[in-house]
Amino acid sequence: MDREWNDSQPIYRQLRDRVVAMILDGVLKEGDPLPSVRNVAAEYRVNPLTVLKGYQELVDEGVVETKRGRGMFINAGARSVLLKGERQKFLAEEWPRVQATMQRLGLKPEELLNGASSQSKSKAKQEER
Amino acid sequence: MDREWNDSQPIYRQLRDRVVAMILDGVLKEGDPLPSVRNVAAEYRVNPLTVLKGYQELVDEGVVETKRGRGMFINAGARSVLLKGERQKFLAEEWPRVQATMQRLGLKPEELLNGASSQSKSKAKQEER
DNA sequence: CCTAGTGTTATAGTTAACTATAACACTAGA
DNA sequence: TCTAGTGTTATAGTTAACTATAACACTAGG
Repeated sequence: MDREWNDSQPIYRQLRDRVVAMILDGVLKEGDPLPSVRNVAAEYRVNPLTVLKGYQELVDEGVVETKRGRGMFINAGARSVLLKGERQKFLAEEWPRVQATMQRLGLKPEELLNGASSQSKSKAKQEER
Repeated sequence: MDREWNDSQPIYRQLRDRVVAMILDGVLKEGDPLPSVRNVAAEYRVNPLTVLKGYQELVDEGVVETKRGRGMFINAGARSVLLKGERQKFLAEEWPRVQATMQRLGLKPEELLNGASSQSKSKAKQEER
């Protein structure tokens, strides 16, 4: 039922990002357990080791903590830490590349801000430099 | 002298994208030869096979043509084909993800449009949902 | 104690990306 | 003809990502 995987990024990182997104969106709150390794592995038809690898990144970042025999739980303060870190990463690594691409393609950000398919038929003009 | 490689994408694809960018930016014009496989390999300290693989993608896309013993040359019409294709790819695959990320992080596009480090100290406020 | 649920480790195999080294086939120019 | 430049192919090895299968160690609840 999901859009499955993106070939431009390893699965374990996409899993990590998915959890981060859930925390930022408030779907998972501090103190909550993560969906279990085995459950996720089964649901997405992926190897448990792959899920674990993604989860371990969050442990290494200090966002999540392991409780032996019980599960993995979201640490206090996780959300604000993530918000800060992800913002910094986005601004430093992703946005400059995206902005350069948009300029190169002659896409104006203002036209992309409407949520829907803004493929506006307004002006399908040729573009020259 | 370059920012080297990005670990989130295979080198051969980054090479392909680099050539595409040069074509879109007009640095390489239709009819021009691509920098030779061996030169690029030497300059970026990369295996010639890796460069070839990137170049081959462009051949498969019909953007570039091989002339035996002479080099690889940019086809007529390459730029407009690329402009159309890359725009479509960007709008379908990259922008939705980027937009979702920005919303999640509470980043407003308007604030990101100034080219410089818009790390504006204006409001370093806490954000709540 | 037993069971079912956690995370974790071990073993081993596949595939894609990348590497080093070398050789082949072709073309233009001295 | 020779040389230096093209793209291309062959052989072989390394690493990271992912897989299957199984077992280990711990915890909560019946």
